[in-house]
Amino acid sequence: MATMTAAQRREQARFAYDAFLRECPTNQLLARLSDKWVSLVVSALAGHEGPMRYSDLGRKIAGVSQKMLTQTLRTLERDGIVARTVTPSVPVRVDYELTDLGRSLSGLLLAVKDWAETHMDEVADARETYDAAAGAA
Amino acid sequence: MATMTAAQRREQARFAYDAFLRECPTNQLLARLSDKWVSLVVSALAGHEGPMRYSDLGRKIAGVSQKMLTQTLRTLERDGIVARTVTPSVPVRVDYELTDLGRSLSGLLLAVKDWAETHMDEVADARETYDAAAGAA
DNA sequence: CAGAATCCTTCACGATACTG
DNA sequence: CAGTATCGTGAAGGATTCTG
Repeated sequence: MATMTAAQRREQARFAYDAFLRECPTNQLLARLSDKWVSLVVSALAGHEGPMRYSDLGRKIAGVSQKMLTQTLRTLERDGIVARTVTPSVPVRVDYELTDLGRSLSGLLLAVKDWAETHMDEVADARETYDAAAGAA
Repeated sequence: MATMTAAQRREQARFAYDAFLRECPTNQLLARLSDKWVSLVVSALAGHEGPMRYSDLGRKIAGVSQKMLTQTLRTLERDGIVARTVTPSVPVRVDYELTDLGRSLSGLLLAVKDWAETHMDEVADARETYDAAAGAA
């Protein structure tokens, strides 16, 4: 529309930009990876030789509900990070393993997990200091 | 109690174990780090020379509400990951920067963010393939 | 400028029950 | 065994208003 004012055009551009940021695929993907269960599932698969069965994952992660486990596995499968293999025996057997793409990611997530374990004490100390200072006020 | 059945004992053990896992400090810390806003705030601070003001962060992250920004900064400060400096001028000026502990973490989170940007296309392809297969059923 | 406080909605998640 | 379907709730998070 040639009848659009400069202000209108600017407004539209700003709106489109905001929408773009909110729906920015990269941000969405980052949000996906920034998920407690994603970290744990990928870590579990990475720290295990060969594929793992659904129930193995449930046991290893312990604390996950089957709903969240299934949901997480589905999105990871859809994103090409884990591979799902069904063996139509009786009873059914389903195995999960990391894809190449998943393995390229697992190292990074494991590093974060290791950091959490390594620096737990320092964080705990920082919290004590912080809380003490707040309480003294 | 010797009168406890095997099922009861198993139930009790499971309950205690779950409680332990839920309150496991390391898992809690991992859950903290596995937060969308934490990734973005730490990345923003890491990708910038020197400290950043509150409003700078709000602008750079774009999409964060001030509530979440404040909340995230507070917990990161409490955990000793960012340092908060107040300059009592008029108007007030508040600067945030990573601590040494924060810098030891930022590299890992940036790596995850970079991974998301680098492999966005592959993930998008995987999704298309997955959805196409599902639709064909 | 840098928050604190409040309200209100949405939805993520857990518990439960059922199926091939 | 490996899920799917449904329901209820608690909490996360956005919008808004007020303050030092």
